[in-house]
Amino acid sequence: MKRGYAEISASVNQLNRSDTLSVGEKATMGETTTADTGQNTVRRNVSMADVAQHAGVSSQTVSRVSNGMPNVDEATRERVVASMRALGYRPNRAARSLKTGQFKSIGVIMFTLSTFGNMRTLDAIAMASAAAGYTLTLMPVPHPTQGSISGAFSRLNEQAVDGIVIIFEAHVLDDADFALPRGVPVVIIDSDAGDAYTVVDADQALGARLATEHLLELGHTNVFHVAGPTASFSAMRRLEAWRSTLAGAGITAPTPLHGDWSAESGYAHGLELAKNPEVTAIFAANDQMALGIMRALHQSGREVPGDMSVVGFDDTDEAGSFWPPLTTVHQDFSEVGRLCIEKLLGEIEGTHERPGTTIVPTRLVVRDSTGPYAG
Amino acid sequence: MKRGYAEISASVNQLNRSDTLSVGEKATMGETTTADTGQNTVRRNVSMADVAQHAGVSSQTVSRVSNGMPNVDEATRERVVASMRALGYRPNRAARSLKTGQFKSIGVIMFTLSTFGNMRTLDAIAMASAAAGYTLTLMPVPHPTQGSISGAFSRLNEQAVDGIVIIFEAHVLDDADFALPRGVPVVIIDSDAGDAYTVVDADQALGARLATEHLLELGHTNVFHVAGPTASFSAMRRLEAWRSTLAGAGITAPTPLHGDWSAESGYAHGLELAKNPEVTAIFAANDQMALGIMRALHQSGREVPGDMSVVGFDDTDEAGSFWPPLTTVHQDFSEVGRLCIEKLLGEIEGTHERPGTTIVPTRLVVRDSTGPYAG
DNA sequence: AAGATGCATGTTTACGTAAACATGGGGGAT
DNA sequence: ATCCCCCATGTTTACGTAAACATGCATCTT
Repeated sequence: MKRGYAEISASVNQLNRSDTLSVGEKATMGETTTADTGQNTVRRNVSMADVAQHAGVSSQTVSRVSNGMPNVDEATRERVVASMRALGYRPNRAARSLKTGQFKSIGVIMFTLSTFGNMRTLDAIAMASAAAGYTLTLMPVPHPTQGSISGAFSRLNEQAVDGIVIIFEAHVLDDADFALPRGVPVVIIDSDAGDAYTVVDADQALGARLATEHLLELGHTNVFHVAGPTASFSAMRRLEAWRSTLAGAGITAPTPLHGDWSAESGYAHGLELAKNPEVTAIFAANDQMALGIMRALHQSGREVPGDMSVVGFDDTDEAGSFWPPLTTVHQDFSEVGRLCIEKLLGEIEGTHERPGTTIVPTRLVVRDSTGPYAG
Repeated sequence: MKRGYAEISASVNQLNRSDTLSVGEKATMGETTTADTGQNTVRRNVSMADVAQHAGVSSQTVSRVSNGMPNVDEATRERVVASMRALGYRPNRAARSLKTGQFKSIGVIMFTLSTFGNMRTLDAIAMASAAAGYTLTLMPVPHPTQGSISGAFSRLNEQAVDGIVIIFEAHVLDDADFALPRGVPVVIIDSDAGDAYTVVDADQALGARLATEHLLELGHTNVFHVAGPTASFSAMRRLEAWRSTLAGAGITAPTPLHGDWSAESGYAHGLELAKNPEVTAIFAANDQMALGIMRALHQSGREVPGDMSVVGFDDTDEAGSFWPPLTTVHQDFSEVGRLCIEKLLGEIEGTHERPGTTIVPTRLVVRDSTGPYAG
């Protein structure tokens, strides 16, 4: 099917292999259609018409070869491919999109790349999109809290993507002064945006419950929580599940402390918690804060896990190498990203699926930062 | 200048604010140009011609308003904007690109997002691109070592981006069976691709020298090195600078150990190094491996920094929260990303700058994982 | 006051592609 | 042998935009 393309890319590769990058040589390689003047400063792009003339076929046949259509004679295809090769033909994506109305591109809106989960999810999204033949267009939004978000969203109001993935705390969607263009499929990660949207997310509540239960099963009489920012939906759901799990065990949850996801904020709260002898088990809302907490505990002379148990959330690559190796909740970001694209492509290409929420299970990974209550 | 755009996006926002996402309503809002049939399943896109007719002007005037051209009467502009608003006009990026020959998009080629440096750099690139009005198109490459890279590069042979940033070990460029299309500006990060390319990178050699000198100044008689994979240029340059720094001090460098950047590989090498009483100072080629090394040292009963000093590379967000807080080399990834786009835009839009290498300084951040030689 | 100049706006055209429709010839079914 | 259909290929057209050129009116220069 895609035979035509493979041939082309291979050919262009060969041509370029020994060259350094240069601008403007292309026009001298093949004949331009109209301009026979010696001025090679004209440098028109090689179009299908050029290839067609070179190969002695119609431009429509070139189009068929370019798109791997089956109804082209093998000899003709080879001749066209050879001409593409000789002229250095490269399809013009803009023209194709204009004609077809499809952009073969998925937009990703995110506030920051600088969190483990976002990055890992984006990676999965990129791979899944590429596999489906879609390009990924990044649409970063500088300042989540600012009201001036709409500026960054102006590009959304251009027709440039077939669908959009939103990776951030969705309640920003409510009060911010922007909205999505209509008619564009959207999938949201990390939110409980509700039934109006298609949502994919890891099972935050399950993870928080597993973490809390794990600590209770170890005999701890209470579990303290260092939560994420209140502005984060996932943070709030972890907090809620922690609270209800404790309630289910007949325990009144202590006042949660709110960090900002950073290890530094975990460290600050850790120093406070270390002072309190009643605290023997801490559930941190992410691994970074757990790391900061453990540093504070080390510094305060409280043994982990002998004197204090700590559980994180995310299962970053490094969590198993912390000291001690961190018990944490594993989130399958790759699966979230994959499903995300699957749902989005379903809306773009296929059946108008009903919006809804897809939950990916989380699981507890027990390592060495948790131990039995030694009270 | 951009006044037209701001108006438009604001307007579309208002229209959409209270709506849930829906497909196909747009056509019912305004009048379609040709189709007066009751079938609103036609759903043509609103074009400039539609807006022009609605506003009673020519489509060229609509174009001028859309592009913020100054030579439009204020009253006319307002009328056109009102029509855009009423019809829900969204510019068609493909048509614009086809006409102008510019895509206002920068392609980023990378093997994986899953390293701290790549992610941070990408973040900076995204912000810088957005600030310049360019979209970022991700072009992930699944398997760095495979020879079948060309398949993933087929999109590169489409005209779809104005320039390309490559974030990976550049020697893959040499032996892999692909090459970049000609005429497209390219900037490479993390490589010594040579004078033929425009290269931006952090000063790997300086960082490695600073790290090694720091350990020597603390009195250590030798510095062991856990390097990155030999396939990585940056790893090799750190290794080389480490070796030459030792040589400058009259010390024969011990055989370097090669990890794969992961904490696990650092742990494995750390266990070996811990056994050797001659080892009192270790320079790890990144923070993750340093973390793994420190875990191995803790486990082996060797005190850090009392008994063993460890230096990392990168200065990840968590390095300061390791136990003990890690002395490491800070790389300014944000600056690298920013410069990268600056150089690229220079080649795309402006003067044909000569290719060359731009180096961003690194600096040593001394924390608690290094101490005086206690031999 | 007459021509020159500037400015807002309109008209024509082409960018490169692929869908829709058209054509013509070869092979299979009857 | 006749008809029909399939298949490879060609022709026409339109996608939405902005550059280039054209027009007509008002203001400025001398």
